[in-house]
Amino acid sequence: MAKIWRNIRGAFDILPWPSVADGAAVPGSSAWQYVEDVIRKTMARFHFEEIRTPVLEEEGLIVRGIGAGTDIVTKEMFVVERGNDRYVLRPEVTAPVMRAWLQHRLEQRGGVQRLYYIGPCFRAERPQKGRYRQFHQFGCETIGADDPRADAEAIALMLAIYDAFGITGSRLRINTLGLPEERKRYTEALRAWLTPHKETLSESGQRRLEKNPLRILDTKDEREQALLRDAPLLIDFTSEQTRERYERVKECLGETGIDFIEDFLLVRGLDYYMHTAFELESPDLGAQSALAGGGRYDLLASALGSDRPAPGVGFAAGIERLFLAFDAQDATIPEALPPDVFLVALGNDAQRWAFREAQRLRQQGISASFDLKGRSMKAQMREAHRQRAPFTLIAGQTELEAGVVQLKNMDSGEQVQLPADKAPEHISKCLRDPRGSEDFASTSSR
RNA sequence: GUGACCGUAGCUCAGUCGGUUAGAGCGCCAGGUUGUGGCCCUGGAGGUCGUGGGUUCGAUUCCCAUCGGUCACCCCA
Repeated sequence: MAKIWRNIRGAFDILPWPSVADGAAVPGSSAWQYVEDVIRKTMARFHFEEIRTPVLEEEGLIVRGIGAGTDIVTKEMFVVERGNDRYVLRPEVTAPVMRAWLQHRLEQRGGVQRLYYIGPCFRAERPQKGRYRQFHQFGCETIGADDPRADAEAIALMLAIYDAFGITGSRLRINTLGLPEERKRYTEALRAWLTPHKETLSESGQRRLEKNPLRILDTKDEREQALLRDAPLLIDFTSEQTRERYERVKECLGETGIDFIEDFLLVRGLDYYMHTAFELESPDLGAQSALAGGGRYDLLASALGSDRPAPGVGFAAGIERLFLAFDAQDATIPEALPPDVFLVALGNDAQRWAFREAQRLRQQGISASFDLKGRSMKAQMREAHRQRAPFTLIAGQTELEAGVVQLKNMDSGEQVQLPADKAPEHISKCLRDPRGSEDFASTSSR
């Protein structure tokens, strides 16, 4: 049997219609367009501007940006080698956006850059529900301001987008990660506190105790969660200034009616985060419960070797998980648009007419479709119906010789004969007034 | 990377306690209408039963391996 090529593991095709890719539901391309459209419009309402960066970046940028010790860098990157160069498929977009900001000296544009992105990212994890190897993220990055209002704005923007989709029931959790030195002191204190309880920790908990004790905080293990109830808190290791800054963020949220849950156990997996951290999670996504997450990353620029200060804050969100949230709520996504008119042709001459007429209609802004297989009239009508075309324009030898066409309203079934050159304007009129078009009132055939 | 479960038509799934040409519904194609869709009727195409090996007279069915998938761990969007 001939080999059937298939997409690689953890990736999927987005087809023109909703499909099932290896068991998982994949919305059709029109649903993706709708989602992207709502995201773009909401971003625009906040006056964030789109930035598009390459999918391929130098490996070093990602390693230094998100941290050499992170899981992403140590085991989840897709590496592309070419000669002596090593590139990676971007696992996230904050580091690339910061790279662009530094490269193009965007601070020279004046003011603060409010940017957003939307596009694919890549991580070589084992796929599961809500987690793919090629997945799609959108997010915002405000670079050049360390004002706490920027933190609150990023959160507000994130929520506005889920609002626009009508997704409810998700929880916003926030925390402060403090400054690196504060976090470091806390990490040691936590390790010291946890060590006597080492036996209570799970296997992976014990490993984290050595490597990264902070990660124990967001454990799913109930025994560990119970243990942590009495553990020291990061907030108690932060300075007055850090706490004041954190309070300001909370005030901004509170003053605009944004509900949040303060969660001192919330931590982030990427090295560049500091101060504000937040996460939006939905109860009905399965194990991958995070819809979106983000925080402040003032030190990212220096981690990339820049001596220019570039305070930044932003969020990243997963589109696949957004769809999961849709499903859980039975939210409806608009269907793909049908053509305005489907041309039905009988005979060779009419087939040539169909092509010419379609072009003429399209030039006038009317979307037109027609059969390319020379099929029977019945088949063409069926195709028009399947495409949900509101009108069909029908012509055969008889019509061509008489210089007329038949325009049929597919909803009512009524059909009128028109002079061939009048078809576009009639169709336009009917499209504007789909209901009681007088063109169909008097003469109807069949 | 670890574990559990699962692979039969495009989709959803039956079925064979191992035995002649592997089924249904939906979808697709065609005909019933000599130039008219939806409903209905009739017919058709489409499967080496994920792949390879083993046991057997005989395997889609049993065994092993492998590939693919799902979910969970892990991690995170």
